[in-house]
Amino acid sequence: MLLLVDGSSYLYRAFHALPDLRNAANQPTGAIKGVLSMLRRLVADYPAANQRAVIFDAKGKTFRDDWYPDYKAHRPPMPDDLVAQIQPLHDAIRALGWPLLCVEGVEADDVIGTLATQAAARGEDCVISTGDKDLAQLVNAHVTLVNTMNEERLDSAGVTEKFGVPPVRIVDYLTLVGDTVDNVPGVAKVGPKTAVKWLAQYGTLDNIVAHAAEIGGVVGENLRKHLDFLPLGRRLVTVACDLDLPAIELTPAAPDKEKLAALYAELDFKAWQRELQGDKADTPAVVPAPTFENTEPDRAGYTCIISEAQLDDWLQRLNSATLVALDTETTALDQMQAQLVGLSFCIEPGQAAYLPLAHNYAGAPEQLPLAATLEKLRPWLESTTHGKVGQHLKYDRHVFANHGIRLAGIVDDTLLESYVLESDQLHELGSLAARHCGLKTISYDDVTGKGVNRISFAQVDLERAASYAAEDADVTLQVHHVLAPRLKAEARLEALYRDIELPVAEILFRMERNGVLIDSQVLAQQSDALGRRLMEIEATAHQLAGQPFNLNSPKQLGEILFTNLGLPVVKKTPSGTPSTDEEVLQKLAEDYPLPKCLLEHRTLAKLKGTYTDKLPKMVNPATGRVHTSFSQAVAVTGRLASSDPNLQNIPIRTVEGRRIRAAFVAAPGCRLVSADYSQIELRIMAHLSNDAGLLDAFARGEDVHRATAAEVFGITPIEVSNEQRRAAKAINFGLIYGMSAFGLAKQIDVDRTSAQTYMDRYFARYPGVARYMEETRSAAKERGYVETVFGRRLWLPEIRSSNAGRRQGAERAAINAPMQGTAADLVKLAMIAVQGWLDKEKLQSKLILQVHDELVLEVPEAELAAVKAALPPLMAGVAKLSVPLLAEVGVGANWDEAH
DNA sequence: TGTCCCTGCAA
DNA sequence: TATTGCAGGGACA
Repeated sequence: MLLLVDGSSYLYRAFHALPDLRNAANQPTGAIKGVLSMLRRLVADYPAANQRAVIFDAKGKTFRDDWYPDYKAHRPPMPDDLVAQIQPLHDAIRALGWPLLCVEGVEADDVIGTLATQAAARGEDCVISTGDKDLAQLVNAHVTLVNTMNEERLDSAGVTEKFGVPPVRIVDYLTLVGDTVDNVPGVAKVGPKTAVKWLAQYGTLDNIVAHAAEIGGVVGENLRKHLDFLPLGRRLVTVACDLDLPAIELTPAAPDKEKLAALYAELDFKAWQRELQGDKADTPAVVPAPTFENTEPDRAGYTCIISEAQLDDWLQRLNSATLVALDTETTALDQMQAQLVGLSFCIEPGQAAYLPLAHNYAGAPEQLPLAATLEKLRPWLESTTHGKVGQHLKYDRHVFANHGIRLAGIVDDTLLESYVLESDQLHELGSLAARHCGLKTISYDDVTGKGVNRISFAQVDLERAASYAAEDADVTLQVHHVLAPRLKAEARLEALYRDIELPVAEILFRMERNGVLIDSQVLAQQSDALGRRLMEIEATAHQLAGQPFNLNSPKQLGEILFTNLGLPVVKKTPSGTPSTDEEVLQKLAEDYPLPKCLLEHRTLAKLKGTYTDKLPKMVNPATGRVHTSFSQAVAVTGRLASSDPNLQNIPIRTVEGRRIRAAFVAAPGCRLVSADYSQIELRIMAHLSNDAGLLDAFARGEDVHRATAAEVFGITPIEVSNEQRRAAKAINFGLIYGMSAFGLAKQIDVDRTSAQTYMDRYFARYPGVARYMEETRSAAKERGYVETVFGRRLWLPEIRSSNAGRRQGAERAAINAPMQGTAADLVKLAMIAVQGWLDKEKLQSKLILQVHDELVLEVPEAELAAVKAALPPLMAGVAKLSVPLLAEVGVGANWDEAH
C-alpha cells in the first residue's frame, strides 16, 4: 500500500491551527511539531503502508502560472515564521526515514496525482493524506483520501456524500464553483448548491455548456458570460496525473536516530527526545515541574466526529484501548438536570476526539443523532471491562444517568488522585494541567463566556467546542499519567485512593441520585409563621430604635446601636467595624432591650431565609425530592462537603430548628434511620495519644465528659455538676481544635487564669494527650504535613511561616486534622461497609445522607429490623483502634425523630 | 452582575 | 487567640 502525504497543505494548516510554540532560541517550532505529530499518527494508523512519501510544493513558478498569470495571485507571501520551519521540518522528515519529494515546476498535488495514478495502475491501493478538498478528484476504487486533522476518510461514496457529486465530476464541480484560494474564478453566484444541481441535471460540465442557453435567471446569464474562461478554469483545477517523474524510492528508510536526537534537542521536543532515549512516552517523570511558562497542548491530533464512519472508527479504538479518558459536555451545571451536548475521548496523549451530539445554534453543522449514537456507545459506556479515567466522573455518571445510561468501568479519577496526593491544592482540571503537565488549557469561561453572557455549551461553535472538549479529555489522560505513578509510589495513599475514595465516589453518586424527601407543605406553614413573627419583631425593634432600619444589615444596625443609642462596643470585626454578632448582642441584651429583639430576629430570619423558604425551591420536579451534591475533594481534612443545598447544616440545636429537621421525611412505607458514631473524634484522640486515662474511660464505656470533669475538678464522677460537665465538654472539644486558655475562657465564660488552671490540670491528668499535641506540632514542622490513622496526608505549607498568626493557625490545623481526618476516613469506610451490605443482601434501603459522623438511610418498613440491627456492628467494625468504636441508631418518620 | 463582608447553621 | 464546611443578605464597584 502507498501512503502519500500532502506536506504543504498540512504545513499551512499546522502553522495556523497550532499555538506559536518556540524552542529555547525562540525559533518557531509549532508547524514542525504539528506535521511531525501527524506523520507519527499516520505511521501508526497505516501499518500496511510499505511505501510512502511526503510531498511538498517546490519553490518557484509552475506550469499553471504560465497558463494563467493571475494563478494564486492574491496569496500573501509566506510568513517568515513559516519559512523558517521548512528546512528543519524537511530534515526531520528525512531523518525519520520518510521519502520526501519536491518537484520543481509542478505542484505537490500533481506529484501526488501522478504517483497515485501509477499505483492504481499497478493495482495497488493508495491513501492520500491531505487537508485539501481539491484532491477528491483523485479518488477511485484504489485511491482514498484521509484528512488527518479531523480524522475524516473519503472513498468514492464518501466524496459523493460530502460534495454531492462523484470523484469523476469533482473537476467539473470545481470549475463551476472556482477556487478563491488559488484565485481561479468560477461562475459568478454559483456555489456548491447550484453546481451540484446543474451537474445532477446535465451530468457533465460539457453538457451544461451545451445547454447554457436554456439556463435561466442571473446565474444562467453569468454562466454564459463565463463560457470562454471555463476551459482554462478546468485545466487549472485539474490535478496532473501524467507527469514524467524520475524514478523515486518510495520505501521508507530506517530512522536516523542520531540525527533525530540532534534535531529534537534543537527544537526542544522533549517528549520525543525521551522517547528516543528509550523512556516510555506515556510515563512522564514523577516531577515534571515546568521550568518556564505553560504551553498549550498539541491539538494536531484532535478530531471532531461527525460521520458514522468516524464514529465507527473511534468506537473501534475505544474498544481496543486499555484506558480511555472520557468527558462530557452538557447543557447545565446542575447534575440532575444536565443533558448531553457532546462527548470527548482520549486514547493516548494528543490523540483525542470530540463527538458533538446536540449543538443547536443557527447554522450548526449536522451532527450524529444523539439517541442512536448513545445506543451505539452504550455497550462500551456500560462495560466494566473497558477502563475509563476522567476528571470528576461522578458528574458524568449523573449526566449519563439522565440519559438512561449506567456509566461503568471507572478505574481512575484525576480529581481524586489529586485530592489524595495534595488535598490543600486546587483540583480543577486547568490547575492540574498547569501544575503537573506544564500545559495551559482553554478555560470553560473562555468558551461559553460567564455571568449573564454565558451561553449554553449547545450554542458553542463546533470547532471551538471540539478544541476545548478534546483538549479536556487529552489533558485528563496526561494528568493521569503524571499522578498515577506518584500515587503508586505511596502505598498508603494509593490504598486510600483506590479502596476508599473511588468506592465512595460511586456511593455518593447513588446517594445524590436517591435524594431526600421533604414535606414542603410543613415548611411553607413554618415560613408563614416565621414571617408573621418577624414582622412583629421588626416593628418592636423599630420602635425601640426610634426609627426604621434594616435589621439584616450589620452596617445599619451598628449605626443604630453604637452611634445613635450609644451602646458600648464589645468587640470589632476583622475589618475594624464594631461587631454585632450573636456574642455581642448576647452581652448587650443583659442591659438593653433592643439586642434581645435582634437576636430573636436573627435566628428566625436565618431559619426562614436559608431553610424554610429555600428548601422547597430545591425540590427536583422530576423526582419530587431534594438532591444535594456531595463534594469529595473540597475539605482539606478528608471530610465531605454538601451543597446545593447544603444538607449537612440543617438545624438541630433549637426547637424552631428541629421543626425544620422534622420536615425531612421518609417516603410512604419507609422510615428514616440515622446511625451516628458516638464521640468519634475524642475516641480518635484517645487512640492517637495512647493516653492511659482516656483509653480507660472509653474502655469502661464511661461518659467521657463526666470523667474528664471528675479528673479536672478532682471529684468523683457522681459529684460532677451540670456546669462542671459542660466545662469539661468544652475542654475536650477545644483540645480537638487546638484551643488556647484564652479561647477556653471565652467559651465557658471564666477568667483566663481559671481556664489556664483547668487546662493545666487536664494535661496533668492526661499526659499522653499533652505529649501527643506536642509531638504532632513538631512532626508537622519537621515534615510539613500531618496524617490520619489511614495515612491521609494534609500538607501545611504555613507551618514554618515567619508570620506568627499564620504559623499558629497551621499548628491548630495540624492538631485538628488527624482527628477530623481519621473520623472522615472511618465514616467513609462505614459508607462502603453499609452500602456493600445493602447490595449483598439485595435490600431496598437507601443511603441518603452523610453528615460527618452520621449516616441517614431511607428504609422500607419490612427491612427496618434488619437494618437497625446491622448498622451499629457494621459501623463499629470498620477499623480496630485502641478504643472501641460505638455507633448508635435511631428510627423515625422524620429526621428529627430518628435522632 | 460580581465580589467581599458579616453573620450563622452543622459536625 | 477553636477546626472543617456552605450560604444568605447587604454593601459596593
